[in-house]
Amino acid sequence: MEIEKINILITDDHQMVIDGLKMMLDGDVYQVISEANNGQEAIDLIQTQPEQYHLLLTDISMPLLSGTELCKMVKSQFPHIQVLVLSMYNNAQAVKEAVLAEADGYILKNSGRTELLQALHRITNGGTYFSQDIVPIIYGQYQKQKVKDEKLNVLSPREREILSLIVKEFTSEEIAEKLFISKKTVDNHRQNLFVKCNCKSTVGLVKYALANGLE
Amino acid sequence: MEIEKINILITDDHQMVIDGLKMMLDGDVYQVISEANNGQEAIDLIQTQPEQYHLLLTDISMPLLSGTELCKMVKSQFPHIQVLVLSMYNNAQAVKEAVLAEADGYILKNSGRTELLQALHRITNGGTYFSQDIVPIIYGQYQKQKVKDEKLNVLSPREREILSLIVKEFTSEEIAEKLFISKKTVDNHRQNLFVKCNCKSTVGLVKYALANGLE
DNA sequence: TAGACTATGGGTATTTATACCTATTAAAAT
DNA sequence: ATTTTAATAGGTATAAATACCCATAGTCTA
Repeated sequence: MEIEKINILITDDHQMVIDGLKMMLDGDVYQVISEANNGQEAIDLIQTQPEQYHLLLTDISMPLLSGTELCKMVKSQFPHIQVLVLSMYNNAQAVKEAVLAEADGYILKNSGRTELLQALHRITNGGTYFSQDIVPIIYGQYQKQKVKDEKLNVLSPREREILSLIVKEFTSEEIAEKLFISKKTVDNHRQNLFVKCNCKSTVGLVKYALANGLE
Repeated sequence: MEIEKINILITDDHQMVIDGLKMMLDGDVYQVISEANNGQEAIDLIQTQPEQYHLLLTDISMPLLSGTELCKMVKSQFPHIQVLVLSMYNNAQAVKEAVLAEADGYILKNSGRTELLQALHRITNGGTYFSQDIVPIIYGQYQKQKVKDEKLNVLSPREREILSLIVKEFTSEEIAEKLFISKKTVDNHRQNLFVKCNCKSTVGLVKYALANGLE
């Protein structure tokens, strides 16, 4: 009885990671048949011979085309290919994006060879695998993001617009001209911003805006 | 003739990296005899049996004790152990610190197995090895750091003090009271700060201060 | 439909900041 | 020994911001 190996494409911009993974994976069950250093290379390889690939093992942060973008493309065009995302960073935003990109699994690089093999096993059997480590990370980050979003959402669109112009060093009069409204209106918005941002001067507004990443 | 292998201690908080490196290195020339997930573990291992280790392969950013701190300790207490720093990040500050910590080599993890073996060969023969990639990085970062330092240094200590209080939302009058000087003096400093910071209002000063990390 | 919020604008008054000017003293650099 | 710079302070004037008050029209929601 002939056993068909599972063909893997590894995508990572760190050659050393690829080399390490290859040595960990190549064996009776898996074989790494191609490698790429960024998402673009990977999608090019897949498009040439889509059927020969069973599984994509990819990093997230890569030049040209990120791992999440790559995952989206693969899942929409070649749904038969399973995708395991392998990330170095404890970045919840990345995890979230990977999930939205329909990755079959997400593990951190600080997991060992054992967990990697376990993840591959689960995924190649039609399941999913997400590192236990990332659960509290996602939770923590969601909380943070929530607070941040809430902070930004208490400001009305007009208030955000005006705050943005204040940060750009325009005076109330200049802002009024730009927005075709009265200087008084701008000043009233300033007052409201003080209350909402819980500060007492323009200096506080600027710090608030920068801290919350207002463009 | 019996050949003595070179005994290696790997320190990295990413177990997967350790596993990969072990598979790449173990052979006739090298053998990985111990591994640690942070600098503290590594130094504990070395202190137990210092003589058995020939080479330390370490990551930089790790919990408890960083790779550079570890390197410093090893080089001062056990100078017979060669140290190769293996970093994921293109961080010039890290490279600089590693050099100051007397590391024998520094390579990036995006170099492949070939370069790793080349580095090890050079180092175990009494030489040093630094990735070609890091040269422009160091240069670039030095330039950046230089610009930043210059920016902060054009401000006098008193100006920095006043700027710091401005950012804390104090008015000129309040700052004057705090520093036991006249409000006029504070206002004059403000004027000078505008010129030096190349901006036209307090908003600009706040942005300048935050951008340059003034406490 | 009543209440809340947003965006708009006005009045008035005070406080704060900004833009110029000048000047003295001490310390540091040339 | 002279020049420069930092830090100090004052004068005068205008521009800007801040703190209150008020009102209206539209939208959205309970």
